[in-house]
Amino acid sequence: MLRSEPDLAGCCVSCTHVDSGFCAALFRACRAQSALPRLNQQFFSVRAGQQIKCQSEARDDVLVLCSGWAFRYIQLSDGGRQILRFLLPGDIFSPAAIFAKGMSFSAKALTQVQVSRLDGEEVRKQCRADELVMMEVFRSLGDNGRASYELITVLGQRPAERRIAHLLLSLMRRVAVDGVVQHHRYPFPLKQQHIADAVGVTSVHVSRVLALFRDRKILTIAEGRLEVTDLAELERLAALN
Amino acid sequence: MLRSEPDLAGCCVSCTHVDSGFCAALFRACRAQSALPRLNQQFFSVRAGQQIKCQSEARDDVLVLCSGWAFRYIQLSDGGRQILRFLLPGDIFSPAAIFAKGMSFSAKALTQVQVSRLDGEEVRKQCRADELVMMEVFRSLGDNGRASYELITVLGQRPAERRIAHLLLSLMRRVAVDGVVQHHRYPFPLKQQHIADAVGVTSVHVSRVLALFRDRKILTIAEGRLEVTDLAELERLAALN
DNA sequence: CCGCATGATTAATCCAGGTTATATCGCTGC
DNA sequence: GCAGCGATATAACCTGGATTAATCATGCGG
Repeated sequence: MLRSEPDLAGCCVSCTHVDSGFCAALFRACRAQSALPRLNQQFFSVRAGQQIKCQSEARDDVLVLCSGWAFRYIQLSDGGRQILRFLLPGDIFSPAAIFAKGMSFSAKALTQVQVSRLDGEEVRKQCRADELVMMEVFRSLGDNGRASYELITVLGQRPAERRIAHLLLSLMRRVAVDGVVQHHRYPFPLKQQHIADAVGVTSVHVSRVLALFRDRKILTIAEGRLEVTDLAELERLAALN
Repeated sequence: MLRSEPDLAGCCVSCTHVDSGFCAALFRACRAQSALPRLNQQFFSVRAGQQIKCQSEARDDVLVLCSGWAFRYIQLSDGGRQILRFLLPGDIFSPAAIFAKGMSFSAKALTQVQVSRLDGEEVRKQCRADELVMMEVFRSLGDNGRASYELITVLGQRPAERRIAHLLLSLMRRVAVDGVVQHHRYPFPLKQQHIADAVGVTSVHVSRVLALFRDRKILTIAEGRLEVTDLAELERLAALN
């Protein structure tokens, strides 16, 4: 399952994000250094539903999602689960963990995924050496921070319908950044239970709300795809201001 | 209201946190450089309830809370408000804004506060020059990230009683870090409305829950102080696992 | 002293969303 | 073929917390 990738030219070759994001910056930085610093990078794949990184893991690596969808979450002992953030290709599993220890959440594959594992110390070295690599880490931290504060606001101040609208719109926008989207149809691998755990309602109620969205011709989720038919209304529901 | 502080020795002199935290690291770094880089630091004070930094502000400074309590929040157009984080002396108002732009929340003084304003570019220079200053920024980012994820989990998965317990315990612990606390009595300047806006319930319900806590002899809030009488029970309610 | 504002308390009523249960529709494996 | 399972749908019922409103305590300026 775990295959080494000693060829630098092959760095992130299986990643669809060689031209932007963290991997791209890292790749560029490595090439710029003629000394061929050979990142000790490994790839591995995980099946849908499997855990990727558990809360107690003490290893100092940096994991980057290469393909597929995953999510960060916190598992409660009473069976509840809070999904903190969905991860798309190019996302770092735990950007904060690169420089500060103590983040404690788990991650799980939503679909079949490919993950790249980098050595923490090597990544930090590249951050110090190359301003752009560092900036990518900061961008990632900033995005996550902004998304966290939006989620807090949505969870604290909005009813279920608007929470779900906000989640769907956020995901749509992130998906649309890379990858061509046609006719407002987006790949959407989440089950209703994932939506439920992300916005803090039961899956029964998610089903109710999605039925409502269907009736009101706002959007439809079917066969792993999300089709938006009334973007303006969705944006109105998702709006935070 | 705005007084300049040209004397380096006076840097953070009015701050109670010269011996730890961000200001301390910065102070040490400045002293270590014999070139006397003179941080362009200004102090100002803000009365309770006044805004400190609004969402649209484009200035590139770093604000640090020197004394008093403040909080970050997002204002909704329908009158709702989500408090994102309470700030104690030594806290940076927006650590993420030092290196990444685009964070959009406001901040308000909860009590009368003293704030230190540093030039963003100078802070970044110190970060590059001194590893410890940089580490302080990362520690701050890490703390905020962890707190955000805890808050998301609490808001998404816990009923009002446990949300409030979690908030009170978190604040207690932060207050206890610096400043001697006697007999489980903590300074507590929040009004019930602040608790309400932080945990996403109405102030009416906060009053009910606090009455319940009083009846069950868990804790009492009175005269700007929080007195904990059953810490074990409070911890049980606040627990996330 | 009164008049007023701010915050806390408490009660009555209502509803969003939880809970529980049952049914349907693919799948996959046998 | 069908048994079993995961995901979705939908209905009946119940409750945590919202809403509204009335009351009370406190402090403060005149």
